[in-house]
Amino acid sequence: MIAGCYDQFIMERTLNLDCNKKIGETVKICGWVLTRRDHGKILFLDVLDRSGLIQVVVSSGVASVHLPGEQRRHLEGEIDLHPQDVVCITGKVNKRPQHLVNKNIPTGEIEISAESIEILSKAAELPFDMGGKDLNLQLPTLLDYRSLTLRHPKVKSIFKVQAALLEGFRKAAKELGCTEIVVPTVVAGATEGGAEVFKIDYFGRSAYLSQSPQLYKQMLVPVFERVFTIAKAYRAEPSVTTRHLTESTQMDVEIGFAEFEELLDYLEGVAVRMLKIVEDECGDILSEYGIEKIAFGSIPRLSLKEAQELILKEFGRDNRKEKDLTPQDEIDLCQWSKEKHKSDFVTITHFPTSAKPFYTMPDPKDPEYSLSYDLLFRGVEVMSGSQRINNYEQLMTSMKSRSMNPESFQMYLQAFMFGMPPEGGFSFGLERITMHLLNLANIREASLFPRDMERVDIRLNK
RNA sequence: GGGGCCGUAGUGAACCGGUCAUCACGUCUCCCUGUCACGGAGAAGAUAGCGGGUUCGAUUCCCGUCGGCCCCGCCA
Repeated sequence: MIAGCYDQFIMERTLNLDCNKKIGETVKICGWVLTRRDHGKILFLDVLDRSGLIQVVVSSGVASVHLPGEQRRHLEGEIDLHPQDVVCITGKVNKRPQHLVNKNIPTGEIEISAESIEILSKAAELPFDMGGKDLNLQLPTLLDYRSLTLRHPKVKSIFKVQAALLEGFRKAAKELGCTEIVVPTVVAGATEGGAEVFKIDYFGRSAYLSQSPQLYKQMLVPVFERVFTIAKAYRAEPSVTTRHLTESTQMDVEIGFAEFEELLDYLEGVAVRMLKIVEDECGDILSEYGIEKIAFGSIPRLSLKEAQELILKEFGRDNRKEKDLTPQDEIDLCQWSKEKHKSDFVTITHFPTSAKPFYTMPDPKDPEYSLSYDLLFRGVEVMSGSQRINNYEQLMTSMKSRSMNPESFQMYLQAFMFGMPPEGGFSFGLERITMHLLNLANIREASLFPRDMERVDIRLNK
């Protein structure tokens, strides 16, 4: 063993943020070079690891640098370190003099005086500048270099928020007593809703990619009573928009022995719980993105008819003949809710039965309309759901009225044949909530590796 | 499916019917012991997406094509 390397091999790694607690001690940190500021005889490096960044001071003639297996050599002015190089740096944690404190970073009161720098991996020249606060790239460039752009702190933080959404959803669903389930994405039945589906070759026969975990979560209600799942959904809609992906992530809940009003309580409860967790865990990210605190006032509930009357009365647009809200209606309703109820949410109920999938329960008082609901958040629908038809005959009738073939849904129908309690559920679009929570311009920014008509990681040839 | 807009160094943008196509960041060389999006001096890097047309002359105007972005519809 080379004597000089000994310390470095046995020394445990310290996370950048934890250096705050190790002032005066010699530590080893590991991470990526984010930026370098070269002052000739003194060089500053911002080194980033999973806990954040820290400033490293490299003084000429003091620090040594080496590649793995290479002899250490002392620096004489020049230093071959570049952004995204992976380094392990041993050095002393020093408190910065008062006038040199950087209040903008959590490690701004300290810095590391490098003694030894080991370069674990050299990075190629970057195609763009990664050192800025924002990564000012056009969307195609952002996605063409996805494995690199995701490393940028501001881009990465989108997915920290997304992780918090997932965690918040899991927590909220578990608190309701839901069991987590994993459901298939290869399915036999062609379609359940209006969306186009992907047809796949399945050993010479046809199968499809699931457009929703809907049918499976329903089948599992008689098993667990309450279930939730985080599932991929595939839609082959030939549309290219700011808010559609061909592969998306849905967060779904389905609850037995629950009827309409109670379901509304559950869905609003889950949404609020989930977003409160995100605010708690990612408050700093939300403020960096310039996002206002979420207004958690009491959530107004309006039927579609009531909402449309309100739009006419408050905003002067007569959309009473429409089967759904327009995008502008959703924006206006949320603005109204925020002003009148101090809530960023609005629940809209009773959409026309004809506009909803076959499993949606028509309102017994007025079967033209259904026991369905959408949750609007800051001007956009982020969740939808309904009470379901739980009677076998009624379900068969509903399918036939939509020219669906019950033969294709045998397994699903079994669940109803053998005893299904009153039930319902709801579903959130993960990428869509992420996008709107952070006010991103395009949903592709809210997916690690977005799939759309023109891209599956790389651009597809036409 | 309908409509609008855009293609200029590695990246992001600007200008212009007429001499070397401009700027910022990045890259390279040099200077700098206190920067934190460091600073300073210099250099390299673009046949202006492609094809055609109008014109004495096109990166600029027009048409086509390919690529991209956005809005509406569909949809979650």
